Amino acid sequence: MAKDSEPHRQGYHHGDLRRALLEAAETELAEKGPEGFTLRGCAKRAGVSHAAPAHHFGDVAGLLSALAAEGFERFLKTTTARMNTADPGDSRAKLIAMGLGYIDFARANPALFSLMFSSRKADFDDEKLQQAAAASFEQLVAGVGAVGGLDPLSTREGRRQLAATWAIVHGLSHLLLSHRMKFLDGQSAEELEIDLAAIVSRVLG
Amino acid sequence: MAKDSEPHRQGYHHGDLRRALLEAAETELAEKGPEGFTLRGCAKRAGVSHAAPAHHFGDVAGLLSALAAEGFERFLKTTTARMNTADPGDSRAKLIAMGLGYIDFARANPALFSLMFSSRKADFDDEKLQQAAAASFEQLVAGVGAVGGLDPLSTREGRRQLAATWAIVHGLSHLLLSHRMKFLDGQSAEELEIDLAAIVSRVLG
DNA sequence: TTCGCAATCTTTACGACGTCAAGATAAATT
DNA sequence: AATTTATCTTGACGTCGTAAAGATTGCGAA
Repeated sequence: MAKDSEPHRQGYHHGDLRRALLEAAETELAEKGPEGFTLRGCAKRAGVSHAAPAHHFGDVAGLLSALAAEGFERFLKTTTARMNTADPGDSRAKLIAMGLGYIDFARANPALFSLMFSSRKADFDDEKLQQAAAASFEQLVAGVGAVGGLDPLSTREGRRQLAATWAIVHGLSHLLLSHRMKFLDGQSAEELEIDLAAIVSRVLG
Repeated sequence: MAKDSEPHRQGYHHGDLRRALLEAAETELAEKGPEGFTLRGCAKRAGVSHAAPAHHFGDVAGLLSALAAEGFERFLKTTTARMNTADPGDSRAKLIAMGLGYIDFARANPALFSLMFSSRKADFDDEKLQQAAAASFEQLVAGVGAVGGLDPLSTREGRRQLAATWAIVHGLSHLLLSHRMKFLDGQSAEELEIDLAAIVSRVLG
């Protein structure tokens, strides 16, 4: 029997169980929701015993913290990519694009977004998670600063502008995710995007 | 031994276990958080066996749905009371007051607010819960309508204004609750209130 | 008043969960 | 080749939500 080309699933040792568990955790989270998430379910998805995850993540909080950190990394990529579709010289358009990327990520990864922002199942003192979250925050600060012309954190008015920008985008994300804004659902994705752009740009006037 | 004046705790039957369980659930939620919440813990707080809650609420979702419904009723009272502190003729000031009441409720009842908006542990198809939540939503619609001069749900621009108002208030609430807006913390409650008023009023311009 | 029924609460039991400890297996190192 | 180390499994424990069955009480009908 020829040896498997990829190192996965070739006996007692897995090969890259850590990666497999992170992927299993994400689908488990997406299918069962943040409430129904189960460590044993992740292990079963990865084809491994229920106690195996402990060796890589310690406990369930460790696994979810690592997943949340990865979520923030992807989150930053999403917003960055969206910003790059805007006119590089128009800092206001770039900030709006960032906000739309924020909302898009939430809608595309509802369970992951919920883990990142609406859950205490991850340990936000975890170094990697804190670092990944801080990077996204810094992008927001930079984006608002580029529009306002100075560091928003240095003045009270700047902090208000920062809070307003973040709140409108995050509020839309969270209310859309929890299906509370039914009056915005029902329309096509394109029409919704137009509404969201109009709403977000309102705060940056 | 004289008979107890109040009907509570007088033997095998409790008297008003339903009420006692709701109160126990709220403190359990506040102390343990939405994640650490336990039905058995509620029963113990109410001084009753772990299976007793089932007869009044069916399962844990039933108890939390009832608690969430009660939360929305108190939420409506909070925003209404806050609106009544504003000039009755100034519909814009009343809407801003409502938003500040929204945020105040969230900060005063973090666990309850989380149950109401950021959790799937309650059953939002529950009739009483849905009705209580709808009442608060209608207040928001009426408040935005009073400013705009027509039913916000009837026009696309109205829906945008409604979404923007809700999103800024809810976004601030949620981000403050999850301790993500550290740059707004650290100041006194009065100074924070001033900032929040400035931020919220920005969207209603 | 007394009997019988229904509501309320307890007890017991079951499966699933997270976690820990001990053992088995494979890989790495010396 | 031997031994150490990392990885994974097995088994066990306590806690959870829930269901079933039994105990206790309240209440309306006779």
